[in-house]
Amino acid sequence: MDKPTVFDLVLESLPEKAHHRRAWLGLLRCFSSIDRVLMRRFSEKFNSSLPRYDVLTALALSPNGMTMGELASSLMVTKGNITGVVSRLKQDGLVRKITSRSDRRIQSVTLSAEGRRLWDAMHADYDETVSEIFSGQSSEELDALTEMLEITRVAVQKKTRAG
Amino acid sequence: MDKPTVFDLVLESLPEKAHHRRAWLGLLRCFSSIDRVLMRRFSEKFNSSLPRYDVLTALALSPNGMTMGELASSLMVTKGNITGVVSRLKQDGLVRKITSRSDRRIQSVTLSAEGRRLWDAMHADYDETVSEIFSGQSSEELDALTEMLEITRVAVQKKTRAG
DNA sequence: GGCAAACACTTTACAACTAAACCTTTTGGG
DNA sequence: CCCAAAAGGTTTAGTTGTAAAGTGTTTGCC
Repeated sequence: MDKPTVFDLVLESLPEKAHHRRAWLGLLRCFSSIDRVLMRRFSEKFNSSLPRYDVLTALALSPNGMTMGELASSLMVTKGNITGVVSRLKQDGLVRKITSRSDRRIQSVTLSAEGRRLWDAMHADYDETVSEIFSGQSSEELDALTEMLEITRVAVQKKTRAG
Repeated sequence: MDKPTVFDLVLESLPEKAHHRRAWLGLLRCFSSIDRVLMRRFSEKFNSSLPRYDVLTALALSPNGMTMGELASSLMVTKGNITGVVSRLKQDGLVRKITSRSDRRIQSVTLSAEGRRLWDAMHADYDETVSEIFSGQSSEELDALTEMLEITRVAVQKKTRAG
């Protein structure tokens, strides 16, 4: 009994043969729904956010720490963005940020003990939520979905490079 | 020869049986890539953005205009957000915003002629870009992808309502 | 008729994002 | 050795998003 969204209306207005458009709309809607669920959950349970979790994840997987530039390129965001997120994480005591001795331009960012604890909890919750969401589909179906998405992603990458 | 992203690292660290996690990661990466491409394109070609396009689309599909609240729920964002986007669109002469006579709380937002022209151009470009991105896959493959995404989205909807 | 509640919207405060300009430090040719 | 260019980060200005509080209007009930 929900009111139709713009996406419903667009879907209806699409010609029969617009398969690509329907696929993209499906991708957009599916992603947004899940993203919203994860966002709310992190906000309520941990008073935190997905971008913060992403940074913590990057650091958790890099025990030697990462520079600001590595964080930015690794998370596919701008360096300016990382400056902000990391400084807030630092204020909350979740990460450490140390200027390198050998090259004073470089900042080395590492996870604090508290940051590690928070990440562990978030990670478990994240995995559980995602697992629940996809619980209706079989492993084979999920693998097929993953493969198609990957094919599409690689196609985008190639087009972007070419353009 | 790209440097690995955090998403690549997460993918590697995932146990064999984490099919759901791989599916979500695929969804996330695929969506982000396409979103980025569309964003850049709109920014360069039209000096505009996807959220603006979304609002124009909603209005283009509703010839009688929409209220601020309808725009918000239709685009699944907050009313506060719509206030901002619409006011910028109005400043650029792309939409009109008129207080209803019968109920002075209500704002009726409609597309201007210029807004319509811009939307037509953006819409064509959008469709072309999406079409290019998915050009490597057959209609059948795309329909299968769309169906799986829809199944997942509905599953999310149900979980959210239940929780 | 009056007034509390509901409604439509705006404002505020803030996180997260981008692009582009700007610092500071290091490096590499001459 | 020196200085221009490159490299690593930060700052600035602006959009997009949220949540929550605030402002008017209208409605519905006594």
